[in-house]
Amino acid sequence: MLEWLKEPELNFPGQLEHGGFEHGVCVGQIQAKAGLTQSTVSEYLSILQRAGFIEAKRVGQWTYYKRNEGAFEALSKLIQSNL
Amino acid sequence: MLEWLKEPELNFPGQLEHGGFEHGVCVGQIQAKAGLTQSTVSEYLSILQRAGFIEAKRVGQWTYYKRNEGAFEALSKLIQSNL
DNA sequence: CAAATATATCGACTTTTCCCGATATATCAA
DNA sequence: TTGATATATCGGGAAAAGTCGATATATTTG
Repeated sequence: MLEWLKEPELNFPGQLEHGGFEHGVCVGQIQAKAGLTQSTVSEYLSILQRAGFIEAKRVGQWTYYKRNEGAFEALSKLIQSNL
Repeated sequence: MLEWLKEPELNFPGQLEHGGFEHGVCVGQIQAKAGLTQSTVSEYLSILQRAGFIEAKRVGQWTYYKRNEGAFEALSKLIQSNL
């Protein structure tokens, strides 16, 4: 999912009908591509959000998720320095 | 364990009586510090070895493990580029 | 407000990982 | 060769993670 969200336009063409990509991609799009149930995907995303790898923005009935690039940079640096 | 192995002299003083640090640190030293059973630690180390994070060298009845720094560098870069 | 839609949460079940004790293997010393 | 020591492997029970269906919550539309 994290890799998919690097290129939302490429990986989630259906997102066009849901307000575009400004705020990210909504759960339904990710669910369809993942082939997992809605509940599973929703839980995954909330875990990734709590871990700081993605950000959520609720707009109306939709929740948009997008990557937080800073977190990946930080993880990479952490492995370099602490591990 | 991986962090411990960054500074073997500091974290495994007992290793001095086991041939020094040239080849790394032997399992018993790591086990004592980890507070886990011998079998658990041995399994961990072999997993880390298969994953490429540490290297093993058998000398007599001892197996010495030391870090493979390249693997950490590679992981850090992989997160930067692929994730 | 009621129905429809999108997402979140809950409880249960399955799969995987963690960790142990017992045992096997390898080496050394006598 | 025998006993002692260090490590590895195996089988199993406990803990955690993955996944689901059912249901709850929030929002929009009529």
